[in-house]
This record gives sequence, C-alpha cells and structure tokens, in this order.
Amino acid sequence: MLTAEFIDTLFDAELPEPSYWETCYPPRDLPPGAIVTRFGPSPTGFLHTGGVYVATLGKNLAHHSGGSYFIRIEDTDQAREVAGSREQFARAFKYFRIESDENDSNSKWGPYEQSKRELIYHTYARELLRTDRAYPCFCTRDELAQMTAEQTAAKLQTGYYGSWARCRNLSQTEVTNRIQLGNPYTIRFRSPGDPSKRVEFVDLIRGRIEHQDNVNDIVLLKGSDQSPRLPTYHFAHVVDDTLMRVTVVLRGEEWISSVPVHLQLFTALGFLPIPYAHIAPLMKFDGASRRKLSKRKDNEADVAFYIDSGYPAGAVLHYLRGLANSRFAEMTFEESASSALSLSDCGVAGPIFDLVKLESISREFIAQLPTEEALESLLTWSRENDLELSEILSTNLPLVRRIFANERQPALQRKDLAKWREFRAAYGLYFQELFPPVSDPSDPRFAPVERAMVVKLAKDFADSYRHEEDKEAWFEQIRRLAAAHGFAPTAGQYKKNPECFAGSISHVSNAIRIALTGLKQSPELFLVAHN
RNA sequence: GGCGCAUUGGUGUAGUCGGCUAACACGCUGCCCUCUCAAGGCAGAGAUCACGGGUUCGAGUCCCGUAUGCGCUACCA
Repeated sequence: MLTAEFIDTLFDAELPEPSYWETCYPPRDLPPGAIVTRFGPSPTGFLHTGGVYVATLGKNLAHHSGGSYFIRIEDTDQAREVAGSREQFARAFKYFRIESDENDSNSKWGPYEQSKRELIYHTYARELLRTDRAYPCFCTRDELAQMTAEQTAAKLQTGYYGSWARCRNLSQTEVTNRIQLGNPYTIRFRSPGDPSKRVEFVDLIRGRIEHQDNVNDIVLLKGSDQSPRLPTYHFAHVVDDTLMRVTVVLRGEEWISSVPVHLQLFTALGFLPIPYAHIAPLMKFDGASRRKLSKRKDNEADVAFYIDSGYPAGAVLHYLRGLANSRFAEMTFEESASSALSLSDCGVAGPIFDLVKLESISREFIAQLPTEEALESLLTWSRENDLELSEILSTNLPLVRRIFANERQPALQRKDLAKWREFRAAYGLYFQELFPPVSDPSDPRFAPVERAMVVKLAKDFADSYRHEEDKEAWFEQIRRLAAAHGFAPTAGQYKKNPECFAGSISHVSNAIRIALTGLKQSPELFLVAHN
C-alpha cells in the first residue's frame, strides 16, 4: 500500500479535497419529484440520430417534472476528437430544440465540458488511491494487447483481473522507481468484485436486471504522459453525475453491461447510486438482418441529413417520441409535444428507424402547419440550403404567400411535401425561373394527343380564355374546349363510351397543364391559373 | 468464448391480474371520387405471436430450454 505522502506527490499540491467540490456543487433547489437529466455527446463526429432521440426524451422527462436538463460534452478522448463537431452539435441542438437548460454562465454546476473538469477527477482519483481502492498501473498498450491475445487464445475472460492484474500489488519502491524512470502510468480501480457473485439492480425502463459482478480493474485516469489528464467514461460518469446532481441517468442500453463497475465506483467513492434508464438503440435493416443505425453506413444516422433535407424538427421529434413509446405515435402533434414521457412505458427492443414512416409523418406535419409557419419554415430552410430558391422566393413573396394560402391551407391537407427539399419539384411550376416552358407541340409529353390537336387546343384556349373567379366556372371553359374538339367533357362520359370521343377531358386538361406548367402532374389547373 | 438485453403481419407498436375470433398506424393491392398528382372514402391481402417443451380447462401473456439478432468484454464513448 502506498503512503499518503507518496500519493500526494503524484498530484498538484493545490489540488482541492472532495469536500471542496461537494460544497461547490450542492443539490439543486427543486420541487419534490423533479428530475435532472443530462445528455453527453462526444465530439467525435456528427451528432447521431440516436443522440437526438435520447436527448429529447431526457429533456421531456426533466421539464415535465419541473427539473432540469443539460448537455455535457464528453470530450475525454482527445485523440478521436473531430474538429468542427461542436459547431455541428450546436446547430443540431438548436434545430431539434434540445439545447441545454444550463451552461457555464447561468449555472454553478459546470463546467459543461469534461476536459475542463480535470481537477475534479484528480481529486477523486487521489481519494481512491489514499483509501487503496486504486493503484498506478505501468502496463503499456502493447503489453495489454499481448495479454488480451493470450487470454483469447486460452479462452479465458479478457481483462485486467486476478493474476493478469500485474500492477495490482506493486510496492511503493517499485512504483517510485518506475516513475523516476519516466514510465507513464494510468490509475486503475482496484475492483472489489467477486466472480461468483451476481449483482442485481433496477432499471427504470426494464425493471430488474441481473448481471455477473465486475472483476476488471478498469482504468480511471488515462496516461500520466497526457495533458490534460482525463478520466475514462466510467469514472467521469460516476463523478460528474453525482456532483452535477443528476437524478436519472438516461443512456443507451450498451451501458447495461457496465452497470456493475459503475455501482462499485459509487460505493468506493461513498456516493449514492443514481437510478438508471437504459434505452434501446435505433436500429436499421441491413439485408435480412437488423443492426444498430450506424454513423458510417447510414446517412440518416447523421442529423444533418434531416436538417439539410428540410424535414421539420417537429415531425422528426414526433416520430422519435413515438418510437420510444407508441402512446405518442397515436397522439396529435400538439399532444405528443406536450405530453410527459413515462419511462416504464418505453419499449425494450431496439426499434427500426423507418424513413418511409418518417416521410409519412412529415408530410402530415407540413400539411397541418399554419400557413405563416410553413412559409417561415420554408424560407429559413432555403436560406441555409438552397440560395437560388431562397432568392426566387424572397423576390416573389406575395406569390409565395398566395400559393401557401391557396394550396397549403391546413384544411386542404395536401400532403405532397415530406421535406422542404421537395418544394422545387412540387411547386417550381409557379416560378418562371424554375421551369422550362414546353413550346414544342410535338413534345412527347403531350402524347397521346397529336401535334396538330395540341396546337389547336392551345390556340383556342388562349383566344377564348376568361379569368373566372369561380372554380367550376373556370373549368367549364376547359370542358367547352374539349367538347368543341370532339373530346368528352367529363371523365364519366368518356369512360362509358370511349368510342364516341376523340379522347377524354383529361387529355385536354393535360395538354393545357403541360403547356402551362411543363409538368404532367400538378395541382388543380384552376389554382395554377390563379397563382 | 463469457456475460447481458431482446424476439407479436413488410415496418413500428398495443395487448395491465393467463379468456385472442390478436388491435392500431405506416406501407402494399383493388375500387370509388376526380382534369392529372396528391388528399379523401370504401374494401382487401398480410401474423400457426422466433422455435421446442412444460404448467393450466385455457398461454402472445407464466416456467424451462434452444435458435437468432444486438450489445459489453478498450488508456472509445
């Protein structure tokens, strides 16, 4: 066992005692039952859809209980950090309304980046050394890899335990010597685990879970040759969530296996364990099998996919809530946005993230959006993702407003847009800049109406055109036009006696449609003509 | 290999103490409406509730086993 004096030489002489941090971070003054949750993304790339999933649930939980939700950047792996991810995160947090309630300037429980909490971890690491619950380990990565290979070859459990834990009982003299030689070292936890023991704990989503006890002497503090000298996830989780006074740890189910270690750490540090809620990960089909939605393989795993395509946040969030708990899927958008999540009602199997379903929800979402909100949403999206469209829209604002008022009025429920990126294809016909007019009467799109007929129809339509304000009256002139050229004036008549006519009214209106819009499909011609 | 978690139509789920002729939404097919596309209306196909045992008058539901999938087994989170 190392002496207290020796242990202190391993750390900064000014390093505070635990009592200091504990007074810095008192429990929050919150109503009874209030829940504090946190979301801890790592800046190792883009924000994962699963991150938004967990974050929005955590925020819901906190807010509906009168508690607090915060984001803590878990940047303890400096080697894997990707430049620019923090900016990407900020954009995504804003878009999906999962911004932190707390930050370094409005709260005393910060800092909210783990790399800035270095001293806190050091204090507690020193504390564990002092009580002999931790020890310095000089094993190199190569040695560790070698050890794992041997264990695998011998079909033994891999890890740093038992006789494999070579640095577990180093004498103070050995430790001193190796430090003087300049050997870098980590601080490892002296696990009190008993391999024959099983631990039991209650998960807020899954109920009782049983697990083999942890026997691994996991790393607490990473290499002494690094600066800042940061903790592993396990250690940071226990220290931070305790000091930051988190009351429910909501995280992915991949952490279930680590709970025994975490429980040991809470005990070793004299902390009270925090209730866990392990949520199933979003899945994805890959051929016949399913797998976790992957950052590498699936572009819908990157939240930028939704932002750039212009899926409204409200639609995505609604879908995500429904995935977690199907009760939400049955609700209206307003209800689901304002209802409290119940952890025990959450599913335990990883749901398949289905883009088709999202599109359906998103179409409905955009369709029910009040005109002004839809307009605002479209303009915001185009400003950031389609500058050309943005300019066309802003120079034609009255027209855009009219289109939205006529076509996008919620009562019509025209569900033709799942995302704003589709606006060009669906509504470009209203903007001269966005479609090439069809002027060639032999254009194949007019088929089966023949060239000569196209010319006649177009000429007559233009010559006799009257801008009627009533929809039926307006379309009546198309019917007259059709009848004048031997086409059936209604689809019903053509259907009954196709041999009596040159064609159906639909052929005529299609010819007009194409001439007018360049498209084979469009909203009602009456609306086209009036915008 | 060890350990954990999961498994209800194509997809997501509901199915509280066993009473199921297994429900809802999306998707799919057909019809109706209709100037086209949507939307809407109507109808339909699609599930021996992963498999095998057991308990029971009765099992999607309880128990045991198997399979499959996912995860953990890192100085990644």
